[in-house]
Amino acid sequence: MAENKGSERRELSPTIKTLAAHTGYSIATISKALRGSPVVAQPTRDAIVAAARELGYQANARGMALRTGKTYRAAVLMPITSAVGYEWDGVEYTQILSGVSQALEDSDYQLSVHGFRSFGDAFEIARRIVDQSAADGLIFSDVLADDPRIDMLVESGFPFVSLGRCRKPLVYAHVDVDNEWAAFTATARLIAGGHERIALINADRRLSYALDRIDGFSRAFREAGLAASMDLVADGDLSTRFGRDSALRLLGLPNPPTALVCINESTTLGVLSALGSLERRVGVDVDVIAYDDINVSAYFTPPITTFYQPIELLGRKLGEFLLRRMAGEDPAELALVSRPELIGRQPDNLGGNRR
Amino acid sequence: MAENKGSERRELSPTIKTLAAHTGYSIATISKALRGSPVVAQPTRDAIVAAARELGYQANARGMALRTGKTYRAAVLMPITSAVGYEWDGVEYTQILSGVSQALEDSDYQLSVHGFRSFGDAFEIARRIVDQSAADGLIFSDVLADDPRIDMLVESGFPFVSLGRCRKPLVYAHVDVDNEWAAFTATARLIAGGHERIALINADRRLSYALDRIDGFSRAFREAGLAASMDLVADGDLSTRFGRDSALRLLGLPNPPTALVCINESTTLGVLSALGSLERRVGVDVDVIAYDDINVSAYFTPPITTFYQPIELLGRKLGEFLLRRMAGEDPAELALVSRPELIGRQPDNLGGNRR
DNA sequence: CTATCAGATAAAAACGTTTTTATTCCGATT
DNA sequence: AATCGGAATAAAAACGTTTTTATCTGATAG
Repeated sequence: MAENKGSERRELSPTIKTLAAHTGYSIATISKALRGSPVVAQPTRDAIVAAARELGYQANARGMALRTGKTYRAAVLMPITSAVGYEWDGVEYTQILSGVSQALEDSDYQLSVHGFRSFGDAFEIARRIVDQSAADGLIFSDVLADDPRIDMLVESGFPFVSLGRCRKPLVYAHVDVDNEWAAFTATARLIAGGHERIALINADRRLSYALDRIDGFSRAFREAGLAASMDLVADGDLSTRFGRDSALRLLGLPNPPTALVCINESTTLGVLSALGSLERRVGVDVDVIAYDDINVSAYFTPPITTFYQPIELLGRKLGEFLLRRMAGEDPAELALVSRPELIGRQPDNLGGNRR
Repeated sequence: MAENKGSERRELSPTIKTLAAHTGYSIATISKALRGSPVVAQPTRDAIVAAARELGYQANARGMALRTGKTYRAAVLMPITSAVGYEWDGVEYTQILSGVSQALEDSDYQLSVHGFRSFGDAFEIARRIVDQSAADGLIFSDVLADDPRIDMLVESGFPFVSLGRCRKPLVYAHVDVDNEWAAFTATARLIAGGHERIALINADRRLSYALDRIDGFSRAFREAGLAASMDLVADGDLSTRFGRDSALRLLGLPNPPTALVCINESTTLGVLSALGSLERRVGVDVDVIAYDDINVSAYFTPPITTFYQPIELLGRKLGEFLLRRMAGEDPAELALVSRPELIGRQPDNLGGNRR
């Protein structure tokens, strides 16, 4: 009977008490030794560490969490859409999560994912995480020009890193792509190729990066001394359907574009689909430059010129910055704005047989 | 000074003790009242619930976790690849996570994501989750024909749901697609269209569903009284590059395929890219049938025939099943094998101008 | 009129840590 | 020889719950 109980005991994972009984030290000493406190003598520490290893001791996360108030979680806000036909939507999140996951790999933090359906939803979830301290840090993207999450988080001092920047002059950790520059460069390349009617398939104008891209788009025209074709800026969701519908509409205009700049690969695929239906050929009848979110543009037929965004790397940076921020580092030190690499796969100019 | 302390107090979120002081009941009664224990008198319960609402009381998850041993987390194992050029890899995980997230929305469970790099890695992570009870339940995909995770989890009684089935006759909760049937149907359709040399762009043969597809592929030939073109089965990862390389190789054979069945949209895009390079046209020179993982096949040029897998719905089922399993439901009751819907976008037969 | 019982609530213990405070021991200083 | 100081460790408290056990109050049965 007693033996039975003893062997049952054995099954349960060892706690700090087991270790105390086993080594003869008190639980306080055990805890300090394992946490690396300098007050415990070296031989003692060695003995305790050895015993911990021998018994396969693993600190109970729940006990630690209760005592320290930490959760050892990093939360990521992920957009979800259940609408049929929008399956590509948010596809790049696999990459982001993968990057963040890698960054957290060697830390004590686990990744928790919270789906949101709307901007308002995202704010509520962020607030709940802060209020209930459901996580020790937060990562999110889809930053609005005036994003209430950033105000709230900065004010509360809660550690976070955003993928994207809002338009307020606040100090916070962030990772971003230089969207203004990229849109400028893409547009300028097309203008240099002889295009004057250029369409921009853009995201929702509430999003900070959508505005950045409009800025770059306009600047390219301005610096070339041309009037920007603002009537050819379409904004909507990032779906393939939106890309297709926009291209069909724009190319049907009386004064249609001769080139298109696309927000991401999902919309690009839609645009290419539209061009196929209209029997127009990329590189011959019309030029397309796109952002590369999952790096498949090289396989489009024909391959098209893109800005390569190393999104998984950005994800890794997000994770790394969050770890450092949670460790108390100054957010002013934690900023990265990367310039995507232009990969020219087409000449993107008006060839001899056009116009 | 005392006033200051009082106002500080106010900031802290109320605990069960605050509620006790506020209502005059003991913490035990508070806890029971809020958990719905029948021993507490109705008026008492009402008063306590009212006070909880008034003070905005939210049970502290860490306290609950420590006491109950539960974590209120559902873990998902997600494959990650950091190799450049494999960015589409695992793209459907956005859909799965989105579905699971939706299923957990109204529960007390949070979603935690664990990236793995290899099958061995996935097993180790699963084991750690069980050993340290880092979660209350587990979801994973990429099931192997002989998957050690399933053996381990079944033996330990840990709640889990797999996306896919292994080939052992074990009882466990799962969601799957009828891959044998789908491969059979695709192949039979092509055979009916006059094809005899059919390629199968397949996944790693250790994966259970890769075997299922080979089974269905072979059966279609067998039932048509033909010899299966087993020499045209390619297996590899699910990348676009693999699709492209395989198609180039197969179509360069002395006795090349006249049709291809593709494992997913990523490989399909690669196959289409290869066909473009070779100047062969889908529906004219060669036919392609594919699995639809993110529903963009309709936008390929030309659109191709696919099996539509409602993957987000499967994700939702995974979440729902896990909740029920964690609530103690019999795993034998928790099984779903869905037949994907064939969406014919091409005739998929040998037209007059071929052969 | 007392013992019993049930119903309601309170008290206490427990979950596994970390952190603050207390104790012990020993060598050095007065 | 008594005291001090510091190093090492132990003890105790605390984090916020849930659950087991105890107490109290009336009512009912003997």
